[in-house]
Amino acid sequence: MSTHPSFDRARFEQPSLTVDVVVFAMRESALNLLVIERGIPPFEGRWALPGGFVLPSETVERAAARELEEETGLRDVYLEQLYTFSMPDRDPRGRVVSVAHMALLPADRLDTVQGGSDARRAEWVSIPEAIEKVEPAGLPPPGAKPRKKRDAREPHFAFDHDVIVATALARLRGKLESTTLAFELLPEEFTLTEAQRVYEAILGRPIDKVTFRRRLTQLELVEETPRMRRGAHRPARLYRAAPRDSVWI
Amino acid sequence: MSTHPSFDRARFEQPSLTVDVVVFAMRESALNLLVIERGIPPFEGRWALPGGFVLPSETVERAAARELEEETGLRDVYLEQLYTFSMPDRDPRGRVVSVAHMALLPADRLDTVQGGSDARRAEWVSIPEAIEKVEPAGLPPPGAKPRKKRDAREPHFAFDHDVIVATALARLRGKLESTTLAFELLPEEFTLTEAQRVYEAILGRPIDKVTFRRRLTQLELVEETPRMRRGAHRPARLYRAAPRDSVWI
DNA sequence: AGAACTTAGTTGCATTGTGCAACTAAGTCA
DNA sequence: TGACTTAGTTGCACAATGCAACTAAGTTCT
Repeated sequence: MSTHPSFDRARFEQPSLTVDVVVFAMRESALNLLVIERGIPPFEGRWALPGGFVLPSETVERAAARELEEETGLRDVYLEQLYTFSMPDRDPRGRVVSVAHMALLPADRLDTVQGGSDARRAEWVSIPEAIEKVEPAGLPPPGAKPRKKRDAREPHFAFDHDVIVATALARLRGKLESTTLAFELLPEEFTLTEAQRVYEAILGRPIDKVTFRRRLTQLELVEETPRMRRGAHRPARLYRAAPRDSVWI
Repeated sequence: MSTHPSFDRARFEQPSLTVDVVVFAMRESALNLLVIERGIPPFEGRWALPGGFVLPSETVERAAARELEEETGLRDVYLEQLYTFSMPDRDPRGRVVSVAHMALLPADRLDTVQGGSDARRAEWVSIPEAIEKVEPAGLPPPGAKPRKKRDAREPHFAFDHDVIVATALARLRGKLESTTLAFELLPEEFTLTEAQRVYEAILGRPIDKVTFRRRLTQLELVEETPRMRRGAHRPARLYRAAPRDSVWI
């Protein structure tokens, strides 16, 4: 805003400002999303994202972190601002503008999610089934498959939260190969196959093992540990994310 | 937001919601930015971005387009939502959250910019000189050169608009090579050298002619016209952006 | 014990993309 | 006419990528 001839007047009729958080985590080689089943109308029984009102003296990022901790117990997770959703009718109760955020939770912290203080149920839903037929906000995503509108079944999500989730997934996909964001979904130490599963889950398609390993090692994105993961078959070398100045590759 | 135990109460103490628009255009092989010199305090005489309050029944994207037209006469330009700025003290007059947008204006429409209805001066400033020593919001940008804080001179920009501009530039750089966004800064028909200048201005470094031309033609991002641009030396083939389903490459 | 199976990890190669130097082409200007 | 400038191409060395085939190390089945 360059000047404000109506600065004081404009404080009337301002929309409410909220934040919503799309939390992603890996579960059984699939990307999962944290939703909270709504206990009250509107959209009772539908899935909603954790979130709430922005307080007067906090940034939206801080509000997102606070609401996430209040409603799920999660703290110290990767969190980035995503997009602001402002369709006038997106909330039937009134004008609510919401600044959506995306959070990434390491796989080994998946079960640390607690119900909110008011005991609402938080649950993990796997991605390909949770969001079908929804397009992200803004410009269409890199993987520009025109998706159909929802079918006759009841929609799963409350408000426009399906669009928010689609937007978060598009952002995650877009950043996947130009940043080290994928490591935020992995435990401190992980095998290269586990890392490959993360990439495959986010991209939604299988990727070549050799190319993947070559890339991670040649770009020095990972460093070896002396430890191995032992399981049903041949033990696998454990790696950790290499310390870097920036998430950008 | 999953539930709203305090929905009605929260309508009090809500921040004001505004939009700001970072308009980029090419001028003499350099990337330029549209600023409006403020005529009133606070920040009188400093550069500000076009923008203003979001009206009750419009989206923020619509508000950005409306304010841009009201203040500069520009319409039908590429416009995308960028990032939301919410530091509680970013406006000394009170709590104002601003949703920043980025607009791209074709070079041949640069002189169609008109002063706003209240006759404030709009002017173009070239990028490398306008923003020095500022870091974008959110995560650091792809070109992660840690910039210094401003020096002793008076800052040029009002509010946090320097950060908004830095964020817009980072976004533009990030999308440059994975989208066809650069064409939005070019006239309908352009030479490949003109296109190269756009890429160089945005990246801030020279790029190889052969590689650049090979990429544009092999990916079929441009198509030949029968016309030539005639100037001081050898005439250059005119091209246009090839019609595509998506801006993503 | 040993064969079959599964997952981990490597080697080799053909294909494609990138960076750079050197060249040709077509105009202007002195 | 020749120097200069910008447009545009050719050729090549080198790096990145995709794919097939291989070896390695464990478990399980008989």
